[in-house]
Amino acid sequence: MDSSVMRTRRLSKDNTYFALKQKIIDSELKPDQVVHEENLAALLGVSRTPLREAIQRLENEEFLVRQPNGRLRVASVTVEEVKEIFLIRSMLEGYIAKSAAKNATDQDIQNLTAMIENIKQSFRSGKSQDFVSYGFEFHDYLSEMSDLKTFVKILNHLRDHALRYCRFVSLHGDWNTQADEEHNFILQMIADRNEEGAEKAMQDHILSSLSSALERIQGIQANRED
Amino acid sequence: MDSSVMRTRRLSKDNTYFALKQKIIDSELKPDQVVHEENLAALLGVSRTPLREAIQRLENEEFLVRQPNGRLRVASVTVEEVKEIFLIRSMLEGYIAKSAAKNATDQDIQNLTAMIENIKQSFRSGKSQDFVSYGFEFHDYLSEMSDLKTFVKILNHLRDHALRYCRFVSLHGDWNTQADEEHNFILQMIADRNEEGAEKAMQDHILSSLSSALERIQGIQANRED
DNA sequence: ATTAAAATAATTGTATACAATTATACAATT
DNA sequence: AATTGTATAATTGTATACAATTATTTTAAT
Repeated sequence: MDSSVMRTRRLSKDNTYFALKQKIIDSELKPDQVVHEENLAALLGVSRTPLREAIQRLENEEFLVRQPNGRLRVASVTVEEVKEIFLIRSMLEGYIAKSAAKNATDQDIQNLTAMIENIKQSFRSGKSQDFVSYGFEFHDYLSEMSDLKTFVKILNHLRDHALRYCRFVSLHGDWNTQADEEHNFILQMIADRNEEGAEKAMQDHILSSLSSALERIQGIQANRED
Repeated sequence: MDSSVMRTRRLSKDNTYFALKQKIIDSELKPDQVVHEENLAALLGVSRTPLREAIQRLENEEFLVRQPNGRLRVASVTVEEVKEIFLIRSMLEGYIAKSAAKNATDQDIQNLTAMIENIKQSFRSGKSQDFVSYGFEFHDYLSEMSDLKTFVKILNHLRDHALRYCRFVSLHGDWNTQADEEHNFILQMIADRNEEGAEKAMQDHILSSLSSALERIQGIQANRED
């Protein structure tokens, strides 16, 4: 097994896409920053060909925008956009919760209960990263229960955009305890197979997180020029 | 001005994307059909590089899907997907109509009235293509009034997918006259600045077009195997 | 004849070279 | 000194060559 022979083939096409998107989400590439293909290629360790394919996708998703002169720039973040994103999420995830309530098996309720317990634990132990991913787990599980594939695709896309803002709020204690209560309430509605209740509870949950996000963003946004 | 010198530069990057998407929407490339890069490149008259960038975007939008072995195939069309698409559209366009009712100026009402008159005329004169594009105009105008940019982006994307099905229903007379009445009703609600009424009217309008679409698709879908 | 292995062909993935465009710096003219 | 024109550099757009993978055919052995 001569490992030095079979190196190439690093699947860079998709990896480049995810790596680049992550750098934008994490603000490693800052909003409105102008970027150049050659620099990015060097940064990511690939040639321009797979990089450009990744760029195409990110342009399409509006993480990157092309200026009139063809130069590339990281998309802006605006309060208007985050409002719309959370509003759409409230509608779609609300309907997902409603469908989940309709489809829920007893096993589902058990699993969801365990998840919420995990969220509580990671919050108490202060592991905020776990907290965030457990929160995703809860929402993702409901998505699977709903079996609404197109809803989920759009939501995943919106979540990636929302994540650009979430770094501002995810570590905010008050919001976390509130989210915990809200998750509990959603689960209760689903356990009761109360479809309308679950829908409303999820909508309120998302809109409540929007309010928290806006509070935090308000100050930051004030410091920026156009 | 030696025109034979400055030919190249055909902006093929974006053109290829739109041309390829259109061929999928128009079923020139049929659902589930396996396609090869080289054939597509020849078909569209470009090299593989810009073609592959177009493919990336269409993969991301799930007009094209990649099989486990790396081969490319046109995405399937399923009844489940069309149901979800129209349901999401009803939610988003409903909210757009609500916002439009809130923002409407008297000039807007005038313009919308004129549009509906155009739709009626093109329907009476049997120009179905005009009918479809006028219908888009009406919805697009409401979108602009709402000023909800993220909503609109997602809706445009969904519309492209919906268009793959719409060919089945757009020429259906009954549905058209019904849509006409519904457009009128939506406009009336907006003219009255009745936000909730406009939202509900638009939701009903979209879901009504879903019902028509499903009726027409049902038979076709029955003839297909898996 | 059937199956398995190997060779060949077809297809996708990546890198690089070159063409076309846009930006920048510098000189010339007013 | 300011402005315009020109040359140079930087950047994006496209094509092609080659590498790696997957599919297909051929060949050989049982």
